[in-house]
Amino acid sequence: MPTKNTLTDFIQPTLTGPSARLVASLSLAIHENKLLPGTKLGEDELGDIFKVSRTVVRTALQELSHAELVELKRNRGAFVSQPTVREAREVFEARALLEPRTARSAAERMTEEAAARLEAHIAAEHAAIEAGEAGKALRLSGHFHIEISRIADQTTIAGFIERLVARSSLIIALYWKRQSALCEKHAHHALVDALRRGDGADAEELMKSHLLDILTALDLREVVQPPIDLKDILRPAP
Amino acid sequence: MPTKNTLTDFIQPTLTGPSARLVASLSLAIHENKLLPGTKLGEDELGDIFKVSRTVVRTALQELSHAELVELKRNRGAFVSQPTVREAREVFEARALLEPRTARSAAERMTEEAAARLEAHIAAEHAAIEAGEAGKALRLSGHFHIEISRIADQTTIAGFIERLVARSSLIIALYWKRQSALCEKHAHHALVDALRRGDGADAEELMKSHLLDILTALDLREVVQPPIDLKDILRPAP
DNA sequence: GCGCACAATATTGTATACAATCTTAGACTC
DNA sequence: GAGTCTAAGATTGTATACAATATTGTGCGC
Repeated sequence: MPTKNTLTDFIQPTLTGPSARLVASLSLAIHENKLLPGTKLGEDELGDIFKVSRTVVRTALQELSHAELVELKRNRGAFVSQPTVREAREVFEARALLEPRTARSAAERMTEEAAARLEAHIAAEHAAIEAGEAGKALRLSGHFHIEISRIADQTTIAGFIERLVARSSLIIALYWKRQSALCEKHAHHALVDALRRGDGADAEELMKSHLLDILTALDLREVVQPPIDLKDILRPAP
Repeated sequence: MPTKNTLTDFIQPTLTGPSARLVASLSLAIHENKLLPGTKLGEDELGDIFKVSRTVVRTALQELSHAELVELKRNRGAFVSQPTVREAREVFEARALLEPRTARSAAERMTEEAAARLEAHIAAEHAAIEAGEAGKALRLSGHFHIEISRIADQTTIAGFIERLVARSSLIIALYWKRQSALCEKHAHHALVDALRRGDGADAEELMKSHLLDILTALDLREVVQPPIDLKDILRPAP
């Protein structure tokens, strides 16, 4: 069975039950830049869309706010987070601190099966780009980093990286300046090669420069964008 | 005004309102090893104690589960988390990865006011030990690390460290083997000295060995996880 | 006495009703 | 016409009622 890019793949199931579906759908939409930063997530609105009561909507929103994908403002409601320029820098500084070393660890723990999984991931990413599904490609691209951190077998750090990748989606939505994501593909391929060779030093270095590459593709001088309406983005789960 | 070691000092107020009080109280009790790992936190029980409805209790418990201080089991209830040996190792590996570098950053950003705050912190910790308040000393000791990370002015990483320190309280509750915490005091003092001198390299090294010191004071060989649902710990509300 | 099935109880999960707060529209004043 | 005060509406916060599930206790058969 190939990589499962299911809905629930991004947020570890700290919650089960109906709210998990909401969390998964909203996460997915945010990761694919379909729900843009600043979008208001009304409780009744979500309840209507997913046919659940506000109770479970609130549970889901709280979960998302913990993941920092959503910001809860008291008596105001829930909004898709809008990372500031400062926060954006911090996120990438944190990634620069965590991910290169994690890539090195991953290289040491690499298996053939894991390499195959990563390559399948890259293939899926490539296919998404070919098909013009930019959002899906973006999501897969982020998830590639999560997969590597999982190979490193450090659940705690992997969890942090997961959060950072999630925030990165919002940051990219706000501050991305380039259009092409082709560089991504090459960087990811080179990483898998290094990992497969078990070359930790190389993997660490590649990850470092890859992250720097992403960072320089951001325009962190600018400010924000307007909100959006969401009924046409979120549809009830099939 | 000296260091404010208020209830709400540990968890950043992602929530406001009545549930924040619950989160603060429970966090405090956990940080001071008064609520021990495995303890069941019944919803009605907490509601009675704090005179709030189960709605706000559930909100608080969810918040705590996000901080990984509490584990929610569906249809079973909320329990104070019990980090496994493996998780304990991971937490300290993550700390070893994050904190030394953060200490270096802190040294570069040090101010006289921050140094004074740290020293006041140490003094409070010392006073707590003198007074035999081991729990409070433990909490302050952990919070010392959080203060340093805040000086480093990296909110994101500071947030991670906060979570790690929180989990460390549970780990210490489960796996601590030494009694004396005196080494702590000296290590913290040496750290403040290095920070005050702006000696980042020294601070980094001191933090590294300090963390190692804590780690070696743990007994992580144990496999014994007593199947806990200890009713004897759960006594009628004080 | 031991083990299992089933009923009774307790606890958590979800929906709904009501209260509190914020937003917005309209009218009034200047 | 701009500003602001007020009141109506909309949205979120909290409490409570009911449903679903797990736990506990009891009785029966062996």
